Amino acid sequence: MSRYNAREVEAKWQSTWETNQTFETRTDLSRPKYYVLEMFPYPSGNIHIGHVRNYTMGDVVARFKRARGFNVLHPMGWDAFGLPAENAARDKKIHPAEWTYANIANMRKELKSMGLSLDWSKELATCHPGYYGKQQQLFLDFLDKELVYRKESWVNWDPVDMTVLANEQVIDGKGWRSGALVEKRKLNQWMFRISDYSEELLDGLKDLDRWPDRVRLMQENWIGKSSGARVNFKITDTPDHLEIYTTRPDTLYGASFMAVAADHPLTQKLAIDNPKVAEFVAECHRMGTSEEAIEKAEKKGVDTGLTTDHPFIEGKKLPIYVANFVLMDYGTGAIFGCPGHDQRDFEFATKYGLQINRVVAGPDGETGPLTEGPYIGPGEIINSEFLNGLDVEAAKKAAISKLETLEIGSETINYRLRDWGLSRQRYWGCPIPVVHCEACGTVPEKPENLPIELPEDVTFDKPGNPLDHHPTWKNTKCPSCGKDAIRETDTMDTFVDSSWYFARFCSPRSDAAVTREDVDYWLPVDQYIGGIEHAILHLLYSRFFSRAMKVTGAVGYDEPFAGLFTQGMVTHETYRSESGEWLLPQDVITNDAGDPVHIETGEKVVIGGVEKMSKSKKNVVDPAEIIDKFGADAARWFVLSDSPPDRDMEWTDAGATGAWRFKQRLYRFVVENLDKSAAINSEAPTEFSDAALSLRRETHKTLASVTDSIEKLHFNTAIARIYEFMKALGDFKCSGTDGAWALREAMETMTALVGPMMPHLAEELWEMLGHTTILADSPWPTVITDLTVDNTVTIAVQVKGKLRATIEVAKDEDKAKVEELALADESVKRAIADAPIRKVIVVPNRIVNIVI
RNA sequence: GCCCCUGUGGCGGAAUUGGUAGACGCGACAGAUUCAAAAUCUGUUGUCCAUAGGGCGUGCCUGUUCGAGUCAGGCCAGGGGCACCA
Repeated sequence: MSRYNAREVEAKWQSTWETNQTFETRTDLSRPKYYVLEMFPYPSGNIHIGHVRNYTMGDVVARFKRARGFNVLHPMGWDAFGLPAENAARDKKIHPAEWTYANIANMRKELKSMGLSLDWSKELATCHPGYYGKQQQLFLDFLDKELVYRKESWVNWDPVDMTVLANEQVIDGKGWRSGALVEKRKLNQWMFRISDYSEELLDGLKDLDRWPDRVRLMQENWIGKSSGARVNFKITDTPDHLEIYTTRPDTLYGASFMAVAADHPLTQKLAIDNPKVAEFVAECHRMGTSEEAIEKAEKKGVDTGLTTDHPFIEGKKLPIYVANFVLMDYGTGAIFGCPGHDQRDFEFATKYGLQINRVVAGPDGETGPLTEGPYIGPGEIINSEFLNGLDVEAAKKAAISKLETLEIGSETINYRLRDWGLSRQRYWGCPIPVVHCEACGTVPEKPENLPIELPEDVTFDKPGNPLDHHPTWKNTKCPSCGKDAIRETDTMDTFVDSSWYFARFCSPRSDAAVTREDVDYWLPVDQYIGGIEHAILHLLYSRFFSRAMKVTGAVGYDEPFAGLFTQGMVTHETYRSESGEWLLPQDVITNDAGDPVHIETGEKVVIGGVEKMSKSKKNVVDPAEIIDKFGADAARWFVLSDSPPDRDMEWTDAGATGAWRFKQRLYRFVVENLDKSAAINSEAPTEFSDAALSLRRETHKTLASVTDSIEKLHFNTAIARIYEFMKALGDFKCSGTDGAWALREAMETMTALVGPMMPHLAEELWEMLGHTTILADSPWPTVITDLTVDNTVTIAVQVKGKLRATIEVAKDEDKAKVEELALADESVKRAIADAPIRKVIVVPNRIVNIVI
């Protein structure tokens, strides 16, 4: 019996593809393009199963589209800047660059063992000056167009990583990497003007019809559009005004106080000579920002002694409080409080004994005082003079129009999205190419000085920014006046690196950041594949970058990713010893009694839940070992076969073994049946026996169905269909020249179909079938539509909606005839018995339902 | 609190988009092969009553329909996103 040697065969074809430069691509305007991209990995050291799943999916699409005649761009690179390299430097005394490049070398080797159809000639690493130097050029271009600016602002400071975090990187008040409680600090920061693009970024989502709805929704929520009004309240007996933002101008008559944030300019002014205010501000800064702290925090405030005049009610004064629940970075940092119709205002008013005025009637017309809590719902406006009798929405419009007439307010759209702070006080990132000069201020570097390279001789033993500690690096000359000046020592957030790499892939060695001709041809990315965890940050930043690069003329598109697919995670059972220690799957074995035991100790093992693979729970499998044991093809097949690609899948050895079995079975089938099949390229017979025709039908139906499934990225159903086809092949009794021909057709089709998923085996079979070409260069087989349509159909017969029989009838048979056949069926007759037939519904080629 | 998604055998999941529920895989059971095992092959495998055959069955309840996993309304459970956002 022939056995397939995956290790040898896979190495053979990988080297053939490499030698022939099979997957190298160039811009070719005469051909339709297809850009397939998987989110590039961080070079942590090893690929994990999640990468295997991600890159296999991308590879299937890439190989499929190649076969369908597209000029396919399928590149790979490394998201290579970031803190882990600095941690490794500190802990292992190895330079970040050395650590990173060694990891890249290893991961490249591992990826190559998967047999991916990647154009390695386009490989890039974001930590290479050839990449980050171009990014510095982009930064200068952005600076020129005022897409980036510098300002002193309150930032999220991670005291463990000693760096600034973007709002997006603070989760529950903790740093996303370190988990440390984030503090507020005031620092000079470089900011991208992403908030200027709020409306465009929101609007653009509508046209991204090949994005998952939930990702679009997440971005929509993140941008957080709300419409309301800005209103200027006059501060009593002063020429000053307090500007507030509200979404409920309809409740202005219910106002009973004003509240400003602790960081509001007014508060800061008052704090100078009001110790109570100063003390309260300090208290607010001490307060944690974690979810728990916020939930427990009482609504607190301090009366400033100032009041504002009510805009509509002559003589009514509203006390101004500094309140801990008002945020400086949303709206204007100031609100008017309407306790009757807002939860927080209600709590605040209750605590400080402020009026709770009702201005919206309840659903049943209630107009009584609100004592239990605020009323948030819709209703008729009351106690509000000119607004009385209107519903909430109409009253909003009327109130705004009055404010506009009085010239003290206007309708305003507000967004939750804030500008993107990109400064990081780290070494292993892209240096921000500006210089601080005492005379000239902040001066951009001259483009000819780029790249501003990182120094190599750095130390990591002191906390803080190694670039700042470097004895000489930051000393430079001012690009403007030539005097001594200090280089900016902050580096860019690594999300900047990943916001344009897909454009750089089109011409990775270009002198310019991107070559317009190439990006115009290749972009947008036709199919982007990656994890849901990037649904907001990376994708939103990239969408902003595309717009910014359009402003500088670097690119011509708005949306970088036309199609997005978010794949699920890979999970695994967890194992613990009786003493509670986590155990690696490879150290657990099933003993003769069928119980799981620890290999070394023989101790009983407790099987825990199926969870996301994590190092801490040790429920990980190493792709290198998997590929060694089962072969790359089987690993690829299994990650595609078991679950729909957007859902989590469980890695099991049994499943991988199943994939391995299929690979052997298919190989053996071809080996054993090759000489029964017709010669390559032989002419098709004119007549086919029933058996041969039936196989041909199966071949073309499978082809049609698998093609459709891959097109929709339904890899699991594509594989299920291939299994069925395999069964049909196994059952086929080959005889005659027509049989031999049908068998060859079936085997060639099968080989082509498994090609995108198990490329090495498929190349091997293709060669065995007598081809001298490479399968990866061969076109996808063509469906003969006539053979996908049967001339008889099986029709279900229901009596009162319950299935009683199935009948075989000619396709498109006359309704009356179908009804007659259905009524003649014994089981149907029995089910009807003596009951009178009230109605017979015949759906052509589908079903008959007899109503009694 | 607000917004969204999911719920189908022992398990992962199919289901032509309102038309035969459980394709395909895993697991399990039985048999063949073997001195034996592995590997391989062939069956069986939603559940209950059972002899043909029939009852029940897609988280729960109601409804629309000749017909509902699929549509509508209301629950329950699990998961995700946002969150003192005015």
